[in-house]
Amino acid sequence: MLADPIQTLRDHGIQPSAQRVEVARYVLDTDEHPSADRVWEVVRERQPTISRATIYNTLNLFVEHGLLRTLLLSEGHVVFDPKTNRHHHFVDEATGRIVDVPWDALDVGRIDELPFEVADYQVVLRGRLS
Amino acid sequence: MLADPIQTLRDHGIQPSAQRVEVARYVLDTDEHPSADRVWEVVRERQPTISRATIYNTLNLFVEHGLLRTLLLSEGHVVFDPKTNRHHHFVDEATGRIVDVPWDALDVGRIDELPFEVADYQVVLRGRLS
DNA sequence: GCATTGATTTAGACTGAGTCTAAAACTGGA
DNA sequence: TCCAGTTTTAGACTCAGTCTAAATCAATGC
Ligand SMILES: [Mn+2]
Ligand SMILES: [Mn+2]
Ligand SMILES: [Zn+2]
Ligand SMILES: [Zn+2]
Repeated sequence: MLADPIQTLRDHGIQPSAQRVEVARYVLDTDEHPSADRVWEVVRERQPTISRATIYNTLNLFVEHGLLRTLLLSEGHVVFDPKTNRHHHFVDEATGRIVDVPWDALDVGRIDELPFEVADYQVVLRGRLS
Repeated sequence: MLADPIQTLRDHGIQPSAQRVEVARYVLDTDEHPSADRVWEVVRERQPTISRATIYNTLNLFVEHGLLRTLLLSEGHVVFDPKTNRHHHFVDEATGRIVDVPWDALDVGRIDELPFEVADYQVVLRGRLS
């Protein structure tokens, strides 16, 4: 349960409309990595009249404010991730489910030897959840 | 230059039609990571009548036969990668350009300690080409 | 309370990547 | 050459995501 979604939105200068609060309650507190349509499905249970455009507007607004990140790992559509600290991802090939892998669980060495300015990186793993 | 695209296709039991050979000549031998539309653009120079459907059919056929892999790294569309051995990828945030990073250039440790059956993995890096 | 005004939401039109379909063109073998 | 199977093609279609313009809402000032 997210401590106080209304305050979280206010802290980022976002008007806490009823629709935005319901999106925040779900998407900022989930361990899933939901697509926009999954967010719509869940939020409609409490806000049955919310439109698809508002779902997209709100998710994009949250991304602009750094409350969410987008992930594009496979299977062709964007998913949203409320965990904005660094971590890796495991993708279950059977179901498409995305599971977080803590940053400390892996060691990645020699990034600094690459001839690039690396701003960010992650390990993307695929396989079977066992 | 790909040694013999016709023979490469035959080796995989693929009829080397004129269209498929021209797709193969470009996409199996490039260092770019082209989208389907980029492939169409290039192949049309030699096969001006080739259709978009044939581009997609051919690319998907090559993927089924393991001649290509698809990558979904960012910016929302699939690109194709003829390098089917393991390697990592760097994505230039300014241009979207994808650059190969040799497998041996990085060390990833403690994969075997994860509670998953990891079939495959790669490091995805983002930043500026410097 | 009421009016004004800007912010937010909404339905539905629109876009673009990718798939599907059914007809036309091509191919290799009899 | 004929035939049957394969491949190509144009265009219809789908689906995620964006855009638009009208309707609704919410804060402020009177
Ligand atoms: Mn995550
Ligand atoms: Mn590559
Ligand atoms: Zn913010
Ligand atoms: Zn093959």
